Amino acid sequence: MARSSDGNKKERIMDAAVVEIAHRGYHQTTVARIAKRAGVADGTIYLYFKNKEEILFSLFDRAMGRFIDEGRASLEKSSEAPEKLRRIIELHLTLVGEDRDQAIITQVELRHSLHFMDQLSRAQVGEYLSIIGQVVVQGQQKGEFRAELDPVFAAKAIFGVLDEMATDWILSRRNTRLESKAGAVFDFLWAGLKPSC
Amino acid sequence: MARSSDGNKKERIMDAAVVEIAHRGYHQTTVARIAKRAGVADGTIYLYFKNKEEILFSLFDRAMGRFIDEGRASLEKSSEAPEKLRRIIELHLTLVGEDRDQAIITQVELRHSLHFMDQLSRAQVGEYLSIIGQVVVQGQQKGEFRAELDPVFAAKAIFGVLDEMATDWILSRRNTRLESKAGAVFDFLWAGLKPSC
DNA sequence: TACCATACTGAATAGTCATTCATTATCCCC
DNA sequence: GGGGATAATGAATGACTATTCAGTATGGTA
Repeated sequence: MARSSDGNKKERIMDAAVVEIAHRGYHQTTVARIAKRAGVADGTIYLYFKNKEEILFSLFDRAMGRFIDEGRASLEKSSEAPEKLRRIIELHLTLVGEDRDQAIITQVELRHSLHFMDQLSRAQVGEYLSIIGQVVVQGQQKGEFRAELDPVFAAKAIFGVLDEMATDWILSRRNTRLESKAGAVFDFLWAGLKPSC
Repeated sequence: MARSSDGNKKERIMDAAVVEIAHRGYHQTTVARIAKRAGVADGTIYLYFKNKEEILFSLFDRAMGRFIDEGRASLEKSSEAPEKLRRIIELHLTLVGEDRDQAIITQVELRHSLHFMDQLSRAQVGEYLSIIGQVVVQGQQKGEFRAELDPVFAAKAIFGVLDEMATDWILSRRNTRLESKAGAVFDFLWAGLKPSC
């Protein structure tokens, strides 16, 4: 079976890891279990990943890459800052909400340790925050958002609200769609951002 | 040494656990290490805690108890909802900010697994959110806050911003005081809550 | 067909640690 | 000052599992 079905084997392992880790948690998940679900031998995992932790990092990279890429792409389509804000909110909630297992990885399992979060936040989370921050800056320049607001602070506040909605959605077992919160989130944040009158 | 110094032995173990877990993370921290720092034998831990996980739960209880008790107490002092909101914000950031090790436990280590978070959120986090929610409801009744806002949603949004500030403070190594963000947080949230004009 | 390079396998290893419990120490009361 | 109760000790146990690697399979090539 070698050499032919290679292309997707790493992906298959990652997909299996998402399911297993989402269900049992990272530390209760054995490498053997991931291998079994992926349909490969235990040792095969180590042909694609240096160790167990690297699997988790890869899951993060794959997920965060989508947030950043699609975030950037979506912002190009609109020009008004409030509209961009709305798009960011919708995209964030849609991406988190479309796969519950992946969301558990992102919202819970990836936040295991300070050491781990540190690496995450320095890299791509920081980049994502800066995308949000740029929207705020642009809005301020055009007078659409309050000028006295620190854009770095605002980006964190926006992210905080989105993140809390995502975590809350995972913990509530009800069958709601996460995107359905987008309107309320936008209204709330927009009220906090627009120039007071 | 038996029977006499009992009173504080459990506390000593918990304090040791906070330091060890904050520094190395829950899973890298061995029970033996906690025992050593607390100045007790490994086995002694099990006279006070059923198992390792229960130590973590106790740390949560102790911390969350303060948030709820002091939160309630602080709210009794003021009557205007905006003022109550300001107090909640200040209290939250002050409590998190006064002990960095404990903050790491609360913001990072206690969120280890879905199973774990589930238990936490159903119990005391839910209670804390409802305290915030009550402030919102009161503000709406008096016309100080926008009436059309869902108070449950608003409570989560407020918590989300506070939580993000706390996590961000831990990850940034700079020597800032977390409470110094209280003003900015209040301004932002208040803008989002007050009736539009 | 024979050979090589590469991919894959899974049983064995090696290390780790939570937890137990037989033993020892301490305290209190009569 | 001794006996019973309670607390504390820490070495030993047992279970678990990430990782390795010697062996096997596969696919392409000449």
